[in-house]
Amino acid sequence: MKVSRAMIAKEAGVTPTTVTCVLNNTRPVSEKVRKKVMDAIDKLNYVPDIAARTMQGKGSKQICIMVDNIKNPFFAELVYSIEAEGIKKGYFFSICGKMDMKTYAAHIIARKIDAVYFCSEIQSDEVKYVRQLLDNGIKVLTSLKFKYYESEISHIDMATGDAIINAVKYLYGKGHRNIAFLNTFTENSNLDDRLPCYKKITEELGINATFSNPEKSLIANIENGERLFETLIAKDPEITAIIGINDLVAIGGIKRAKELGYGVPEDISFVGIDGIELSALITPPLTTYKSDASALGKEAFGILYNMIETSEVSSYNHRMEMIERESVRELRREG
Amino acid sequence: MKVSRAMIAKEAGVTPTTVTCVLNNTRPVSEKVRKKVMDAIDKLNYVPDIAARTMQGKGSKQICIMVDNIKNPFFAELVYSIEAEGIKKGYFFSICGKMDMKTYAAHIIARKIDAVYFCSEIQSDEVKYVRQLLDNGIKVLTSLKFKYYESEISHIDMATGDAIINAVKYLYGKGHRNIAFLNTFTENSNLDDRLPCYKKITEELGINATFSNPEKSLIANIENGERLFETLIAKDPEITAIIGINDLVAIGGIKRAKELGYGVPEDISFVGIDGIELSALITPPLTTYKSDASALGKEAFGILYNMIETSEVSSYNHRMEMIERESVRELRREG
DNA sequence: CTGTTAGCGCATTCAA
DNA sequence: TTGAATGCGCTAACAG
Repeated sequence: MKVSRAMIAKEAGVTPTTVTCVLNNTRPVSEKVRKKVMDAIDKLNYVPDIAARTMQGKGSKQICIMVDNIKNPFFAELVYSIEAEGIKKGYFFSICGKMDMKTYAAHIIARKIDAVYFCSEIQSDEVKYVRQLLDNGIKVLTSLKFKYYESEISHIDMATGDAIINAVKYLYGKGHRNIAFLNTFTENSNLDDRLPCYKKITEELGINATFSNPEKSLIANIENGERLFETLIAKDPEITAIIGINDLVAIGGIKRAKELGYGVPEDISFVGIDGIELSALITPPLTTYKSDASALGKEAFGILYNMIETSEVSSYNHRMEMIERESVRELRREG
Repeated sequence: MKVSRAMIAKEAGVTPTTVTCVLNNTRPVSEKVRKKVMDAIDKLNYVPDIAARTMQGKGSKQICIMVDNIKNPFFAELVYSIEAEGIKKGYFFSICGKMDMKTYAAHIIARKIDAVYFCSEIQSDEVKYVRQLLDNGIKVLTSLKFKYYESEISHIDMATGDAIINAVKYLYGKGHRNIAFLNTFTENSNLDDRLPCYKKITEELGINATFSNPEKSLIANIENGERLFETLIAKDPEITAIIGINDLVAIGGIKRAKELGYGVPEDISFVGIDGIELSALITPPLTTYKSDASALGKEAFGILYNMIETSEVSSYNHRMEMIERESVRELRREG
């Protein structure tokens, strides 16, 4: 049933070692022998066993992507892009969702996963599991704010904080002075730089900082955008513009705003972050700061690959590009 | 660095065999010894090596999900749901995208993946790789039309064909007689039952069958929906209603229709399939046949788990539920 | 250029 | 109730 290297050797009339060598190019092999081996492999449909190879400490050729919320199209595209890039180089990808890190860490270590890419935030009580991964020789790449073990971890700066700053400035330039932030993290969560950047820029501009402040950090999806909007607008009815922590949240906000009878952008302007396809399709089309998920995926795999092959830690600054659409109204200011 | 079973044994003052036995409950162990072993495991952060276990023919505890297009939120949610369900039972999930099946089959066999779930269609020239998986003892579950090796493969019937039939009937009931189908498969692709069902029901009702007929099968996404709509409406300007092969395609059609100056649903009505969140958010909200991706995921994992544990093949009929929104107009018919 | 051997970490005989 | 020995499929060090 299962065809192993020994059978290939027998079929080709050589020894198992020779088979290994032609497969891994680990030493010169005569053309004649190589051909015999290749023919045998073809004939028997032989596929080398990675589990056995992994046991030799050769790595598993497998990378794990941690994504809280693959339902967010931004992450879906990111995952898609990484996989497309990595499979070409012989890597296989696993995904992890929203279970506890302890479970995932055990799985990852048990499988000798070569590298882990954290697309989602890492909670402070999960830091120890990152340590555990590192201790097991597993490479780590983070995208979001993570201030530990920096010399051992690669990092992609998503520039979401900059996007917030630019969004506030942009809205300010359009005459808005009551610019709120639809935030999904707890105020002192420290896991994301968007809220701190929001606070900083509003202070600089000398305008009010109004932001949603959930009791515990929430998934940044449409549904939570709806709920948070409702709380936020109740807290401060004077708001004229809202920045969503991502497009999904902004879209949820718009949806609920319209349901509650607000005009968008007549009464309230909205800005998002990510630039997912959906942002162009809603009414009104959302002004947003677009992140090229596909390019990001390529870059991410490149870094992961490099870490695995050379153990080199690196960092990369990803850029966001503004897409101006119709969800923001220019405010005339009197005086 | 790497902590193995032997170290646990030493730490606990027992033999490796004993460690194995407490871990796998494979024979009685005294409470005292069990505790000592557990303490050692805890202390050293020991995680059993799955690669080694896999080599004993115990399976890899890993399942692979084949999805053409994880960017489709329906599949994203499906994957999310399967993973959430499976991780609880100790399974780990890999995803495969749009590379060639040959590559994926090799990866899957090499890793002794326990089971594969095909969410996407299987091309006829890929059938041989399914055979290869089966020959390697890998369990297979399909969702879409696949008429080979039926006794060895589990199947979830997604009832997409029924949805098409119901959609046509529904539109017919609303007075439409020029009901087109925005199709992404080639006409004789044989990979999907939606086009055949569409043809059948239009014939039964005695109305025209108009459908897009791409030269090669396309990903059913928004972009292709836009393009296909344009071709379709050029071919038959009399169309009053359009069914998308899924929501994304319908949404693409709506987008382009509006851009071209058609009123939706005033001039053209639209119906989708899948019931993704986005379908409720566009203007006008899309009438669609919703498939509960989350429930489907649970069911899918259940079947996969059962196949792995007991080798039992099974089949399941998934249901779709209509959600009536605002993308369909009732046509008054004269005479 | 090719063959022989040992060992990766574990499960599973068999023996005590 | 516990321990010792063998082998899974492969790589690598060592011979020829």
